[in-house]
Parts: sequence; structure tokens; C-alpha cells
Amino acid sequence: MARTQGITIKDVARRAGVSITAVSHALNGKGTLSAATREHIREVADEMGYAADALARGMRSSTMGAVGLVLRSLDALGDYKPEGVDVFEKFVGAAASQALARGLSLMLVPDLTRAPVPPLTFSMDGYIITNPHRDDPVVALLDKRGIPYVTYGRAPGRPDFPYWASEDDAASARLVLDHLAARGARSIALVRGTDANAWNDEHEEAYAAWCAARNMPARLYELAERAGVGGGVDLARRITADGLPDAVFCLTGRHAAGVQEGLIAQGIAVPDQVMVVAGSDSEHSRGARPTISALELDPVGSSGALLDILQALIAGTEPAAPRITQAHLRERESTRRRPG
Amino acid sequence: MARTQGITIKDVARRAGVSITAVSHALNGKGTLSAATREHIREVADEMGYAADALARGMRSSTMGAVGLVLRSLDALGDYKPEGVDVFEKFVGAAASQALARGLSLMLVPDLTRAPVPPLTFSMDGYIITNPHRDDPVVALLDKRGIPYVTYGRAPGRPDFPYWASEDDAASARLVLDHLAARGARSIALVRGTDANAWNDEHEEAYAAWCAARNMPARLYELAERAGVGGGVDLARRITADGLPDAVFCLTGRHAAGVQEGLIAQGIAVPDQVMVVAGSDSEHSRGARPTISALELDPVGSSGALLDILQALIAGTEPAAPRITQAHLRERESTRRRPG
DNA sequence: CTGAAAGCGCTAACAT
DNA sequence: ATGTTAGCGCTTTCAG
Repeated sequence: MARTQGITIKDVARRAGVSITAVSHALNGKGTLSAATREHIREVADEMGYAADALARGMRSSTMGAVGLVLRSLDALGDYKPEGVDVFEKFVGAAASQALARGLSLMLVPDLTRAPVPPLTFSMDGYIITNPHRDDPVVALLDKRGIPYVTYGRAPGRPDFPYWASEDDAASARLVLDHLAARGARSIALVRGTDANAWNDEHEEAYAAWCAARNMPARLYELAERAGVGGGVDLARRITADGLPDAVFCLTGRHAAGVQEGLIAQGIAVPDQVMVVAGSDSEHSRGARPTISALELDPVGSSGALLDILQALIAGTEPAAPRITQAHLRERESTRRRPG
Repeated sequence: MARTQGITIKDVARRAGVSITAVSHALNGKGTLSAATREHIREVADEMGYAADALARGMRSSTMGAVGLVLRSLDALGDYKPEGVDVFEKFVGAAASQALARGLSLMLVPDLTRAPVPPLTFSMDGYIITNPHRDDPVVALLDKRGIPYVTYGRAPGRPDFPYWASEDDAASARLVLDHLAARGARSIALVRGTDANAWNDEHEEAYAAWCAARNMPARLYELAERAGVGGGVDLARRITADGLPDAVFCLTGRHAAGVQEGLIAQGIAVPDQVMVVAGSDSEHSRGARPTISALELDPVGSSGALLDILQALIAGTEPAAPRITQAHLRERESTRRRPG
């Protein structure tokens, strides 16, 4: 196909007894038509079930009504079906429904920089890029082509780029740290990923600041995202070797699950001896025993905000950006101690 | 945007010193050009980084290099982010990567029948529809527009429609039932959903046949997909009231988790008194305690097969269809009894 | 206020 | 073997 079957603007024009220009203007609210003809044309078009062909419309440098979605973090993982990594799948679902609510289609484009690029790639009205990396080639490509884009999480190394939305990572980090401190934690370790994205960087920064303000030594560990649960299990050994902290804050759910598993395997009680928190909720945090407290992100709010910004960008108006959403801490067994 | 920035066929033609037709033909392997010019044109085009504009190409009734994906089951649930329903999200991920591997983009189109329809909707080369219902309006719409489509799971009530792929539901059902029988189950209840799709229907049919062949009474329960875990918990009461079976086979993971929870709440031991199996693996089956044995579908294999069929359909060649994939039973604690 | 006409970039008849 | 040309359906000047 790729072609609309039926009714064209010509058909409507003929039936309404006007020119195709009139139809185009009436339906797009342009030009100078009398209210009467405008109304008449609209009625005829409705009656005929006319819908402008997106391709032809796009040809005339208008818009496609479609935006692309690039899941950078999954590109980095090199796997579009990592077990239990549901943050991105949730985001896809949320973005799709938010896009529909705005009359936009959502096109999944796994990796723009790997050839061959799918044909429609550069015809999209704009792009959402999740968790761009430092010096992200996808970002560079879109910049070069002049295609508008927004990022989920700010683009690292580009402090002036305002078109992003995200949960407030610094606030999220403090939320977790305060929660742990309220439950008696005096020494908290942070386990971040190795991807150079804002998610990792901002949490680390907030953690360092929080520790400094309390004169608490920072204990920072890095663990590759793709190391998964197994990497967490191994890391637990290193953590205990460095001296048992009161709590471990892992930015990913699978690392948290692994670290907890590793701790328990060493006979350490969670939450009694060590508390564990995950920075992003996932099946791993929910399914672990004890269940792991975790930050719940706001994919619906974030993707909605991103689409708002992107639509403004496409329309050429100045968007309110960046937009910040809030994560919530879902308390579970791994931090179930009496506060105070 | 919606418009490619730079290089058009014209530019290539001028630079190569030929007509635009020559370029078009050279690049599409059509017409009658000398091997020399063909080669020359290709080189020039490559050098200039030319890529045909998908829109303009689409206009000439060619193809878009993009297929749509409609997730019917989620439409029915009325919610694109149901907790723990990851079958479809996994399918989306698998389909996206399979599409990319074939040079196709994948467009998510939540519901074709609800207005307003996103503009690009009818410009797609074809569609994948997951789990179509009986008399599905989306199917009817695509038929009417003459847009090719394939279905994940056969279209109920349309036995002659061959363009589908799916795990072998009947085989899956027998796999589960044999597994349970091998562990001593003499009375097995089936809990199916209420959606009129092949998934539910075929499992039920295979179940009935299996029971009949063994002279075992069939105990069939229906539970709405959207009733979720809570519905399963409630159903457990009805099941026990009808007399405790040796095993319960729930087609969805959330129903299985609910039923198991309900049984345990009544003091019934799983798997010792009753075994529980889920027909589709999900977070609920993995996260429950005891963990629930479940069928693992093959989203990569299925979506790959669907795209093969769809591509053939689009190209106008006769595809090998339908294509059957196999589900595997993932044994977990809920059926951990000694076989025999 | 309204409409004729020129393209957008491409493909495919139809010349040459 | 190569080029000319007519559109695909739409938007948008620019004349009436």
C-alpha cells in the first residue's frame, strides 16, 4: 500500500463545488474563505470521510504527525529484551499512549547510527531520545539533519540544551538517602552504572553533596549496566570486604537484587544489618526476597512532558522546558526498620 | 521537519551527468542501463550520501519501509501500562529489533478504530495485529482499505485466513497438561480469559480434547483478563468450593498468581495439595511465592515469522504461512513434585 | 473572497 | 541505452 485508497482532496472539491485550494484552506483554517463556504466544505468532507494523506502532506514540508523514539539505554545494552528491565518497556507503553492522546504516531527506531537506516527515519517530525550519552552520536546526527528532538534525562555535557524532561534525579537521590538516614543509616554506599548519562551522573553528584553536607564518607561503586544481577552478586563481596555499610543504594533494580542476594549469601541480614534500595523499580526489586524498596519513576508524566516540548518545537513555538517530574519511593521490606 | 534536508535525486543526476530516471533505475535495479553507468551512478550517489526520500517514494505508490503494530489485547485492557503484563511489551521489543534487522521501521498504533486516527496510519506498508478478536473491527478496517496484515495468533472465525504466526497453542496446552499429569494430577482446572481470541479458544479446545481422551472431567473457568490478580484471588474460592482439583492451569500469569494467592490464603499448600501453572510467563508468575511454572512464548521467533510473511505479502509474493513456533515450559516451584 | 497553477521528490510510462 | 514527461495528493503563492 503506502497509498490511501479512496477519497482525495479533489473528490471533496468536486462534490462541494469548489476548488481544491478552498478545501485545503477550509480544512486547515488558512486563507480567506467566507464562514459559509468553510462550513459547507467541512460538512462535505466529514460526510465523505475525507482524511488528508499524510505522505502528500508531508511532501509539502508540512508535518507527518509522527515522532520517533530512540531507546539509547537499550542500544547500549545491545539487547531489546533484557530480562526484567521494564523501565524502558514501560516508557514505550507510556509514550505510545501519550502520543496517541495527542494524535501522534510513535515510531520505534532502535539505532539511528547503525546502517541501514529505515527509510522513514528522517521524515519524522521529531525524536524522543531516552538517556542520551555524553557525545551521543544519535544526538549529533539529528542536529546535523536539523530534526527537532527532546531527551528523557538531560544530555550530559550540554548544559545549555533545554529541551528535556526527567524525574528530578537529585531530589530522588535525596529522597532515598533521607529515607535511609531516618532509619539509622550512618554509612551509605552508592552503586552507579558505567553509562555516561545524566541518570548516573546526577545521582552520583547529589549523593556526594549529601554525604559532604553530613560529613559522611562517600562510598562509591561503579558497575556496568550489562553486568546485571550477577555483577551485583560479585560486587557484594567487594562491598563487605571494604567494611559493611548500613545501606546500599543501587541505581538499577538488577544491581540492587544482585547485591542483596550477595549480601544474604554471606549471612548478612537485610534489612536488619544492611538496607538496600533500588534507584529504579523493576521486576528484580519487586521479586526479590526480601522485596526491595525502590524509586518509582513517572513514565506517563515524563513522556507527556516530552511530547509537549517536542510538539512546541515542531510547531516553532517556544516550549516551557525543561520539565521536571517527581519519582516516588516505594517502601518495601529491604528498608523496613522503624524510623528514628 | 518531515522533509529530508539535502540531497535529492536531481542533485545526484546533475553530478553524475545523467537524467533522474537513470538515477532512479540505477538505484532500484530497474530499467535497462549499462552496467557501467549503473555503477557510476551508484558511486556518485554513495559519495554524496544520497538516500531516497521515503515520503516522495511512498507517493508513487511504492512502499514506505514501515509496518504498523497494533496490540489488540492491550486495547481490550484499555491500559497501555498494566502492571506486570510484559508479554506484549516483550513482543514490542522483539518485533522492533526483528523489524530493524529487515530494514523496516515499526510504528506503534494503539487503536485504529478510535478516532482520530494518526495521520500515517493508512500509509503503512502493512500491519501486525496481535491476538485479534472474533469479528475484530481493526481487521475489518484493514481489509476495507486493502492494507496487508498478519496476525499474531490466528483470527478467530476466519479459518481460511493463512497469514498468521503463533506459538502452537494446542501443543502448549498439552505440554502443560502432560507435565501436570506426570506429577500425579488427576483433576485439572483450566482458567481462561474472556477475550474471544485464538489464544483462549485454542487452549480451551485442546484442554477439552485432552480431558476427553483421558476420561477426565473438564473443569473450565472463565475470568476476564482485566480482572487481574484480584479476580484470581476471588476465583480461588469458587474453585475450592467446587472441590479441590490437583492442579489449576491459568492462561494468564496474573490470574495464576491470584488463584495461587487465594488458595494459599485458604490454607491450601502449593504445590503439595494443588499445583499451579501459568499459560504465559510474566512478572506475576516469576515473582509469586512459590514461583509459578509458566509457558515461555517465543516473541522473537514469532515476530520474525510474522515479518517474513508480511514482507512477502507486501512484495506480492506468496509467503509460507502460517508459521508455528514453540513455547517452552519453565518449571518452577508451583509444580515441583517428583514426576511419576 | 476564490481558484488556477506551480511544485515537493520520486517512479514509471513513453519516447528517442 | 538513455532521457522526457506526466503525475501521486497536497499546500501555497499569486492572479483574478
